[in-house]
Amino acid sequence: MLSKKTQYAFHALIHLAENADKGPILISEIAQEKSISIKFLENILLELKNAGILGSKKGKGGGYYLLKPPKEIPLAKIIRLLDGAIALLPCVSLNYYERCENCRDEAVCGLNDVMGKVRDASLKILETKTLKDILTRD
Amino acid sequence: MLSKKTQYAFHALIHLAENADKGPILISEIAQEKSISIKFLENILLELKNAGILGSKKGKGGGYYLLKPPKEIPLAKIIRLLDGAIALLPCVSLNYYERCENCRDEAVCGLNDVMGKVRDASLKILETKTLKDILTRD
DNA sequence: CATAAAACCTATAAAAAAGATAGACTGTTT
DNA sequence: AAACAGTCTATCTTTTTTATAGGTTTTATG
Repeated sequence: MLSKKTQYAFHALIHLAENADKGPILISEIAQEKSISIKFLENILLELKNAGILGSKKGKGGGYYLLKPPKEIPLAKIIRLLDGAIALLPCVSLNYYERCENCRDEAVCGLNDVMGKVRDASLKILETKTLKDILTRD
Repeated sequence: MLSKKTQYAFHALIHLAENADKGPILISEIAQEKSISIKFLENILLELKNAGILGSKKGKGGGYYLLKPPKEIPLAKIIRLLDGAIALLPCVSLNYYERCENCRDEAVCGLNDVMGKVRDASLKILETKTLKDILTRD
């Protein structure tokens, strides 16, 4: 299950994408629109900014905005940034690998094998689907 | 990411399946073999028993054993039992559904749509692959 | 230049979940 | 009767998640 943090990030990004023509968007506007605690959202947007996904502007008329078009932001990138691994086991994670402590030999572990397939199936979607694909359907 | 509880459960089930011919297996044997805290494992095996996956026998010569052949135990069943939802969002979970609090209308939410596809892709594997498929390859 | 607006930053707190442990109880075998 | 091994319930510790607080910096504008 994705954390609230990641879920909020998706909703915030959706709002930013759908209002990209209106210039910088206030944190407070997103918070209200999506029912997210403003202070919590602040931290999340900051992380997205530090990761190079969002830009910001201070002072009057300031706010946050996307630095790239929505179709260039894969969903996997957001999940990995805020939640970490996408794989179900540390020993099959591409970006957050950790050795399995309970099995003698990963090369021979059948769990490793199946969970690798689950990871691949998920990534096939999460790395090709982008912010553009989750905008409100109308 | 699967919890330790679920990971331990898989390793324990693998051990039980691979030693099914030896009669009931001691908790302590599994714990030692797989480097799992014996008391923690105790709780996990009990849950598996209460869910009808394992049988047990008390007293000397007792222990745990599988109630069904490994190929009739889908991995999804174990995960749902010990970890809950397999889906990435509550609003696309088949077994643990919860309404999305941050979006106006799920029917029109693009996130809902994509995450549903991720769920389907994962389930396609986790519901068809069974305990038999994760036994040690030799 | 003063003021207000709005993001930035760091720290901390509160709540929930995960992971682990303790000890007494029940049933079984010999 | 004694030893064995699972059962049950409660508690504890640690970690992670979620949320809040409050001051700092930057920018626009009158």
